[in-house]
Amino acid sequence: MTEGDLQKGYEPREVEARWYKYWEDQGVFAASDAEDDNRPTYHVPMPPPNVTGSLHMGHALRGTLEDALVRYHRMCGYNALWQPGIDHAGIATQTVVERQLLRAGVTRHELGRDEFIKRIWEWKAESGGRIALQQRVLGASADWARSKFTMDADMSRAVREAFVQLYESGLMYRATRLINWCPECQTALSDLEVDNEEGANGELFEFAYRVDGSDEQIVVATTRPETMLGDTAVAVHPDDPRYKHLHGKMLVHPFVDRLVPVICDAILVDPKFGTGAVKITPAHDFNDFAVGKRHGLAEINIFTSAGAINENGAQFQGLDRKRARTAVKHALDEKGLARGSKPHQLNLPRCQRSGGVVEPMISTQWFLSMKEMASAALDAVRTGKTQIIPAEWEKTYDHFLENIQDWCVSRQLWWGHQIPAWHGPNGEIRVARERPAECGADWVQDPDVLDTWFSSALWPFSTLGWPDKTAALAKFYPASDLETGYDILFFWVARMMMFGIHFTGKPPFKRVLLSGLIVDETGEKMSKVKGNVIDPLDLIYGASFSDIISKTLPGAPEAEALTKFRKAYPSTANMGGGFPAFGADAVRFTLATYPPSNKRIALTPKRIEGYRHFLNKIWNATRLGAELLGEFPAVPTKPARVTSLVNRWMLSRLHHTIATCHTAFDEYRIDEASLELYRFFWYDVCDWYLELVKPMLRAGVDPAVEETKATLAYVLESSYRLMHPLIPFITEELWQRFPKSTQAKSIVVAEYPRAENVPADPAAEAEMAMLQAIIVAARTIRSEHEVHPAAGVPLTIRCADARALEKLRAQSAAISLLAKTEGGVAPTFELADASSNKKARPAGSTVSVVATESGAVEVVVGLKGLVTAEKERARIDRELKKIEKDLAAIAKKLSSPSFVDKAPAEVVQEAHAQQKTLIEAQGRLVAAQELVSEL
RNA sequence: AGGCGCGUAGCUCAGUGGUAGAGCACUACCUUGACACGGUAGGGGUCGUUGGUUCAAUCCCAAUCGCGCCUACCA
Repeated sequence: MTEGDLQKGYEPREVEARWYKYWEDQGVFAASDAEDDNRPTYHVPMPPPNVTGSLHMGHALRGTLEDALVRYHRMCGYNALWQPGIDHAGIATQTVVERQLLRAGVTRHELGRDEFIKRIWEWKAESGGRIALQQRVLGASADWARSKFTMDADMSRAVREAFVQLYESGLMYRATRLINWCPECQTALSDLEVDNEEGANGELFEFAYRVDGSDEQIVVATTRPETMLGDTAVAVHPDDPRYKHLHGKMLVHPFVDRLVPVICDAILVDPKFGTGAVKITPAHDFNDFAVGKRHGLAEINIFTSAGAINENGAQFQGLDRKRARTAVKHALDEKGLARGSKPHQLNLPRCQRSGGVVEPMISTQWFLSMKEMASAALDAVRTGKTQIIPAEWEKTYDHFLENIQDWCVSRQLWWGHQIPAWHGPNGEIRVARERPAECGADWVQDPDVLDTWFSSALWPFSTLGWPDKTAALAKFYPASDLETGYDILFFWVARMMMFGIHFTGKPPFKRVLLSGLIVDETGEKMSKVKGNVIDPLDLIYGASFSDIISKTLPGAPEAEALTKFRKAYPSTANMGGGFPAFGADAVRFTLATYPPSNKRIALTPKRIEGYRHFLNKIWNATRLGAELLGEFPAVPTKPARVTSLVNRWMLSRLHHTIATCHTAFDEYRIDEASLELYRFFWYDVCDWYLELVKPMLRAGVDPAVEETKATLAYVLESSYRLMHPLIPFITEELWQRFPKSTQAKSIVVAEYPRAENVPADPAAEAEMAMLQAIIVAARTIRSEHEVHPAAGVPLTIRCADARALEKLRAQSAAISLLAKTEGGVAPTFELADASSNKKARPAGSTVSVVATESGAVEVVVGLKGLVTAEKERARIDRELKKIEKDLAAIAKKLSSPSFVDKAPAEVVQEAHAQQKTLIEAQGRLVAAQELVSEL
């Protein structure tokens, strides 16, 4: 599986293809129900994607974060369960199959309910749930053997059980109310399934009603003229002087044989808006419905379920909504009642699924009483039994539950959980788990199905076997974390909270982790219309822009689609013909670097490329590591005793990185873990550690070779395990090739590094910081004078602190190596004193002064022939200016008596210490400046 | 209308009551036996605006401007 040498460059396609099957074959993702398994449990329910869906960036983000959490906990020794599944997605699925049938010229009604459902199951077997395979491409470590489909027999049983329990406790009831109706889907919708399109352009149309028995008129304004067919009153404000004389008068409906009263309603009517008179259509407007209830008005439904005018609409019967509007306006005009119109912006309620305009309709539906359950769900968060992270979402959660309306749960669909209620011949209703024996042949089951979110709300426990008391339920409920997008906080999270508490007595999770929504690089929502959708698989496998475009804007001219796409993703400008295969790991790592507080995550392909380079870096560091370790046989356990500065420093860095990762994962700051690992591996490990030990290990004569090999092996192997939750494929590949610290068959089940196993070494860190500062200073001088990287330079280090100087002298090999001294000879070390400030530097040399914890250190670089007096004067001036600026700031602080008196002692002391070092550095620079002329 | 949030380097974003950080982009030099998917060094920000609290504010408070999202909605 991992034979042969590592090739020069990292090729994700080649590496990633191999590991997923191995993991599944080895069963490393399986959680255990066994009673004798005493490990603590960690359970994350996966938000079940729609059976119609395919992987999009949102799934990729969810999948990355959840997988990282699950893999982290699994490696930390938890019995980790990531519960996967698929949602049956009522309307969406029904629509997909219906459309397919329509292409064959058949409607579902011609087919009949049973046959139609059979066809859906056939469709599902063939092409449904493909997303579960795509999630595997991403590396999702779910326990697939436990996967559930919300229409499975056991899931359906849980749904029926829940419904019956809710009915028996009086929370589930049937009522006739004004509800949201989608004429396109021909079903009721819950409030949450209605999206408001803001600022739609419409018009405010005015027309007159004649007052019965008089030639007076009253003018009303409306954005929906056709609904006047259902008007049963005109309301005015009781105090409005314009209409006082009309109170109680009747108006003549121009098309229907009906008199309509003028009523007074101070709640609804704003006398300043429009004409101050409002037509009232109780059967088709939520406000009007309330007015109707207050005044006992008739509710006249004027629409068919498909949104056409029904028999109550006089001569307009049969016209659909849009035509009816034109026709009514025209007819009013003919009668001389139209009073013109003006443009008006309004909000259009649209069906989330079909996009059709939602019609308020009076209808008999099943409702679920929410108040009690909502209050329990609120308490769970208030008392901290469930924690919402980031906490700013708590307010949104509270606001929703405090203002929640009863949930309309019935849907006039065929695909879904049919409501377990039976209607008798005389209007009786029986609710039961199975068809009751006493219900004869003349009883029919309620034809409606439940809102898809009803079964989703049971997800955290129905998947574990509820209502049975299973071992899985006992072990894994409540779940540990739920991770999802904030956009379904209401739809799903709040409802799971309510159902979880109601049915099990316990909130379903300890933490709810919310993440943002992925948008394009310019911050626009991804949508087909905008042509800015990116398929995560195209990022993983690579794709040409013309392929990408053919998916984003099918049918559009390629040039136009490409322009749109480029505009949405400016960073792709220099990416040639398309995305290279970034690989799942690079996509994951990129997504992991966005903090959860980001509501919108602007996907920047260039950023993925950057992290793809990081993976290449890890790959090549491993190649180097393998070379340096040679036939190194030891298993990388922590080196027993480490004496050299670089090794002590390296282990201390590792200690801090491990600690940071644990904190970050525990606090759901995966972004912080990612960035720390990036920083650690690239800078600490590659730029410094590997560069420092490379020549020594190649030479192989230094007495520290053995401990360095041990440290190197240990650090690399630990790094793979540290990074594995984020980038599982490459780390498995490299780890399998490396000497291992464990017998584990996969890094998936290897132990996550623990900080207490590696010592922190503050002294080594401080010493190394000084060393690094000196090396950087020397390199800066080289660079400023354009010394060729291969050329060596003579180097002198001067410092007034004898102990510091000795420490530096001990690192002379490191300084020679990284600052590149002439012929690799050791730098000259000089103890500085007052007189040495004036001591002449070698001709043609330049100096930099580094402020360290041990005072100012002079770094003198010999640059024969490269340095001129002017140039040197200028650079010393630059350094001086910087120091003077810093000194001025400190002096200002220290000269303020209130600072010295009131600031904490340590802050004042630190300022003094800084001042001292800076003054020393300043003195050296001034002296150096005076010597410039001698160059 | 109400709620929430955001405005920090050219771009995408971190961050902290004590003299500003990352990635990418940019500039210069360099193909050195892990890596040019690379190395070394560098330039770049009065942290939206105005007040206040504080010894000290980018960070806390208030106001203001701009932007985004959510909930509700005037016919």
